[in-house]
Amino acid sequence: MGASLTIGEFSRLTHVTVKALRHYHDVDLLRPAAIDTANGYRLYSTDQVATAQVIRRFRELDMPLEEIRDVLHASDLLQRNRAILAHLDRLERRLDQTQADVASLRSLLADPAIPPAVEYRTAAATPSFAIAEMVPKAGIDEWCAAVFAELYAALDRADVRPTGPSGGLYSNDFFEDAAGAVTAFIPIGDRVEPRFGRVQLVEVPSSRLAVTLHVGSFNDLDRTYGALGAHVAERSLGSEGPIREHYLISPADTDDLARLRTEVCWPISPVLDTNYLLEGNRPWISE
Amino acid sequence: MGASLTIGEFSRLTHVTVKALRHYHDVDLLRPAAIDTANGYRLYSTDQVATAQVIRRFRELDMPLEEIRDVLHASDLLQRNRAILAHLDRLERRLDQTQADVASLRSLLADPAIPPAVEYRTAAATPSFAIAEMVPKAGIDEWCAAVFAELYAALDRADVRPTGPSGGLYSNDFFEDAAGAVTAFIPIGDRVEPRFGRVQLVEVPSSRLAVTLHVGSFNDLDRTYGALGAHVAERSLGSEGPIREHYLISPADTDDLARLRTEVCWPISPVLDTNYLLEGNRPWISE
DNA sequence: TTGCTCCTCACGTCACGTGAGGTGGC
DNA sequence: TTGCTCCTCACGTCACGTGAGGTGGC
Repeated sequence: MGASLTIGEFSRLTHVTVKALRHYHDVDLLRPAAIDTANGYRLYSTDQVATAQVIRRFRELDMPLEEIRDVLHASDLLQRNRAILAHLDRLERRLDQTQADVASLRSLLADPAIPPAVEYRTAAATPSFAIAEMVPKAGIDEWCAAVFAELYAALDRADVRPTGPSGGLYSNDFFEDAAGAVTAFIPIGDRVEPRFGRVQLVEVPSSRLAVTLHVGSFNDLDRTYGALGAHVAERSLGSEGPIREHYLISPADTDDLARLRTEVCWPISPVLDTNYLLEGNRPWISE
Repeated sequence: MGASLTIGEFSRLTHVTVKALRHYHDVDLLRPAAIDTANGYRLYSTDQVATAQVIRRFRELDMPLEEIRDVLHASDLLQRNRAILAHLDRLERRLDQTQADVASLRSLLADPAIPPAVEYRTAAATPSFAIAEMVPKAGIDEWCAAVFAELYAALDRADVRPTGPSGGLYSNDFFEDAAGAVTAFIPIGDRVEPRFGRVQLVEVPSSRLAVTLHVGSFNDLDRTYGALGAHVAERSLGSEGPIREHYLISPADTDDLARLRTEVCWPISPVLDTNYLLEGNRPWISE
């Protein structure tokens, strides 16, 4: 039963602005201990100081108000600590990401864009274990990590060996919007039914592709996309279909980001691809 | 003279969403190379890929669009690099701050609030060198650093010694709103005219104060404010006037945040202060 | 009466995201 | 005709900040 404080006094004790306090009242995150019925004044108790400070600390760390509400209303300590730890983990990841972004930006500003070596290749249709889902752009790395773990577990369970590097199919929506369909796959030799979690048997379709090898962190993938996409566009080779990535050396294989190797594969039209024609192919004849 | 790309194609090359590209067009940050007059389609050139990627990288690092515009339109390299470095500095400070916030949050959640030792004291009116300005809450640390450097320089110039620790007067507005009036001061013995920068001669008024010593980083000052303010409120000692801080050991004296010592001084009413009365004072008699 | 503190709308900020509803060429 | 990609509003999001205009007690 602490003393009663006006909103201004309470603000000074807690270092939370008056506007913020009114907002927390509006969204029912921190209700004043009482309201003066005569004039509508909010009256806070000194007992509420600690709560307000906790809110302030979490907001300083960019925790959304909804999550702060969960922390404050957590029924048990376990649940509460889980919510807090989840946020601290997220912060840590963001710190790492920011540091990587800064390094990556420095290299973008320093290095001139080197025109990439582009190879043309026809990928044959391949039966694969695959997981296909709508994935938000921001969470793609975590999604891939989780999903490939599941795919490899499915291989183990089915006692099947991969017949090539793992890969991903990225719908146009994935790049154009904030989220889109992604298929993570691992090619297998035979048509085996997976029967494991979200894993399905999928035939990755055949496609004519322009391919560039991307060296290093996924943070810089956009540079390879830009270079390869420009290469294709400038030669008017573009075609429909999802963009592919092949994970030759993936985060599952190494912790050293510099050692990562990723093939970026841009779908191209065989009809317009001179190399393809020179190999004796006649794509306009129905296959 | 690169190839022409629709917004969707350009989006895939740059990893910038279509919505974001339209937004950048709206605010004139990245104008399409051409617009198809027949149907209003935006047409981008492959030459614009690098620019879009730079925008994306900076946005990833939370640089405001206005600042990105400055970077892109910078007339010379010097100006451009200055803008970039300023942002990287800010990021670095934010990383440090976040780490401090996390540590501070852990201690808030772990430690029970220890009731502080509160001392009552009457501060006499003191002529001081001072700088008074409206300061945004978020920038108070930087402001203090700059302003105290200026104040000490003024002391040097006037060949005057401080007669006590430096301090700050914080208006109520400073805590209640996002910004407010702050006076940074250094007490001096005599009334000397400073004649240096923003520095003025000010008499810090006398006041009856409840004082608590805050040990350690300014990040945790809110805890001392809460404890001291609650102490004052629960005894109904509160009075008008700005809150004071005295910087006994300040960042100018040490790099070790744990060694910082700050007195937080809450104005109280002498009439209601029993200690004051017991000392034989009779504040209701006009002074 | 002036100042001060509180109140409630209503609207602004920032950088997009989310539909709705419509067009144009294959 | 269906699908696909593009278009333009208009409104939503998140956590407040910014006034405007008004009240109530000293």
